Amino acid sequence: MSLKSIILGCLLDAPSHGYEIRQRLKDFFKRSHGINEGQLYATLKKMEQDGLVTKEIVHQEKNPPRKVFFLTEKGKEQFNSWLMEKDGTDFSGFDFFGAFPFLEKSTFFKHLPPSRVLEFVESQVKLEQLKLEEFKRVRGRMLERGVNHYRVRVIDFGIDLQQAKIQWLYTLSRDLEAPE
Amino acid sequence: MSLKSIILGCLLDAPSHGYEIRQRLKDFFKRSHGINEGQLYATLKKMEQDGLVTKEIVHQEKNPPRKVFFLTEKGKEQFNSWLMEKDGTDFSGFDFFGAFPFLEKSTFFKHLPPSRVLEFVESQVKLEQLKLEEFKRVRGRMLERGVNHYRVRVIDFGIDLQQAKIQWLYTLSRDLEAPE
DNA sequence: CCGATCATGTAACGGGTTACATGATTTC
DNA sequence: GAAATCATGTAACCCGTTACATGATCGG
Repeated sequence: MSLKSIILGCLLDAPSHGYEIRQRLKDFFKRSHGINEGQLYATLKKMEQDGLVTKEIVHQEKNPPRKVFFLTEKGKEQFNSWLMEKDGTDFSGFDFFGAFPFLEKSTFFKHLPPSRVLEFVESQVKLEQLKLEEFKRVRGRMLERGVNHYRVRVIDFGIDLQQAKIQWLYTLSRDLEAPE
Repeated sequence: MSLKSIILGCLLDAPSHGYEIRQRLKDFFKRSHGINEGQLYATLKKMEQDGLVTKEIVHQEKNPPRKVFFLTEKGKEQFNSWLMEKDGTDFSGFDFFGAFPFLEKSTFFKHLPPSRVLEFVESQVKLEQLKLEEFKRVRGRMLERGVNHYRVRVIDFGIDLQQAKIQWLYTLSRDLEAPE
């Protein structure tokens, strides 16, 4: 699941064609800078074959014809079963590494002299702070556009996480400055 | 990078053979439940070809011979350049979805009646709380074993994140209970 | 005329997952 | 005698990324 689920959800919001799906996802789930074409069209093709969506070709005067996709019953079912699936059922691992790639690095900080770690941590803090401000600006724009409440909550989480990262980086640098 | 970097770091901690690397990574970076064999051996082979590691075969009486890997100078360089690389330089996306898969779902909650959302959020809270307790236990065990300070900090981040998740889920459920 | 936007795609590659295969030794 | 541990691996598959290709129209 994943790109597929997101496309399913997106088509439940409203039927649309590849190019438009890309735009809509770019606005919100901007993993990298919008989903890449390659996989989008490939996934849509696969989903059609699997009977999750149907296609309707809409001709236009000026632009190339659009291929508009609609969810089928099967598609809706699959979306719902994804939606109700529980996450994080697997207790056997540290899933939080993905939340902050910097953690993987800090696992090996013992191989660096403290002064270099401090330097590195401080430059990372600056980056994370810029990002925090960017997220706050995005939140502001979302409110202006009257985005759905749940989606505002999503970026709220992003902001919380960002603050937690900065907080944690400060703790690290305090550890390093303090004579142990 | 990623599995490769982790293996490099692991071999910098101490040279070792495939099976042992797996054990060591299982102890700490337990993504899923220890790295899967398939990719481990494949990656090691590739790394040897690329001149990042060298191999030494150690015969044993009872068990199959071990292939012990050592970092080369090139391997150390590559590890260092990974270590000093900055993370999160890309500002164009919402990287925090990966931190909490539940977020992807909540993006589509508008398609569910509030009562079902509430139900779902509450069951997720319980899960996250169990996980939080598990992380705290793991932290305790790490202290007992005298694990490197930076690595304790890593699980501290995991605990912070876990608390942030629970906090956020509570906010969501309060939103739902409150008459808007 | 250049570059952006609309709209579709293909091809090659890389990394990870699942599942299976082998074979000896140790433990219950 | 079954199951776990030690230790190696292969093969098929899925998903994602990068980069490229096409071709029309519109704005400066």
